[in-house]
Amino acid sequence: MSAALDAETSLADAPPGHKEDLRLWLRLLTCTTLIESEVRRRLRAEFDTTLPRFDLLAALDRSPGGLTPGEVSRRMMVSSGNVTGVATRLEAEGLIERRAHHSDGRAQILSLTPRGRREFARQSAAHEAWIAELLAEVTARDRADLFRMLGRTKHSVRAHLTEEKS
Amino acid sequence: MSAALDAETSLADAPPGHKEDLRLWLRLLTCTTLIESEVRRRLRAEFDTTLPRFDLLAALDRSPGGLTPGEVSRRMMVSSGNVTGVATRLEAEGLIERRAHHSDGRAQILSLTPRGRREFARQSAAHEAWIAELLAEVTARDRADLFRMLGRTKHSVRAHLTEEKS
DNA sequence: GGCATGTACTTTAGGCTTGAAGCATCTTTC
DNA sequence: GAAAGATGCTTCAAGCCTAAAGTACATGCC
Repeated sequence: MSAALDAETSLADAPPGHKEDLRLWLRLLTCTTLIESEVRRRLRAEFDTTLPRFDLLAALDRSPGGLTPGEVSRRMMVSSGNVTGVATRLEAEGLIERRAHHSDGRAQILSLTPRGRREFARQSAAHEAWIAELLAEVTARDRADLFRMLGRTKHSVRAHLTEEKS
Repeated sequence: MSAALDAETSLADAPPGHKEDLRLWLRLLTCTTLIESEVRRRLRAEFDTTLPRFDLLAALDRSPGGLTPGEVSRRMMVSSGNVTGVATRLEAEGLIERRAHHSDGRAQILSLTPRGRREFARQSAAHEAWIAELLAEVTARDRADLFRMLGRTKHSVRAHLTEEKS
């Protein structure tokens, strides 16, 4: 029976073998998509805004002195061309402002306007409550475990990313 | 000290209080974004395709008889208008075909062409290996635990989604 | 049958996203 | 100090995505 089991195991698992990883990834993706879609829906319904706008405001709110578009791009993990567009719209809405960098002629500094800061405070409080609500059925123990294991997952993924340059 | 601690606790935790949930959500989002971006990058570099195209092919591959656009839309958790566009491009590339539904004049059936099936088989094998590689540093124990806890997370989120209709 | 209602899909307008190309500016090197 | 390379940002073309409006067909009710 051991031999038979081994044969079956290698047949079922050795060539593909990674089905479990795939299922884990799909479940991770489902969780994220569900939460993200719900947050987008509520941002639109309650504040008539979008997640990228909210994320950009959040990045600036955490940096009182403002940030360059390049720094925002790295923190949000999006392309720099993308930041240009979102920032342009937020500037037109009066929520952020652009000013020249004091020493680097190529760079700018993006920062919240007073109105932007007020508006983000409202959105941010609601956002935090939404997340807590969506995760309410997860026990404190599970939340702590998840946080730890996702940290390890993050490190594993980063260790295997395609290298751009040495 | 108990009173002082209580005061401090209620001050620091009661009004906001959900910082931990927020951190968990951000970490979940980071993990997903890292993996998803890497998969997009590799799909582009190795197969000159995109994640939405790959996902649509995957949905059809799992349903030998084909699927209606509406069913694809529900499985992929995207709008139906979105499916129209992706399907149109895949049809132009000769990877899928549209045919009329046998009994419902409004509906169609999308299905893989032989070429689409071959092409997806190649992409799918690579994709599965990529995911296994990215998660390689996560222990089997952690993977199993994550899978279980993310299942509970998914249920919590679904229970709190905004209702559309009764 | 015929009308009201619902469902399946497409179209549209607007926004997000990327990779690549283009400019301006900074830094390094000789 | 001038050329060569690197960096910061914007622009561009193409594709993805959504909500909402539009079209065509199906279904239920009288």
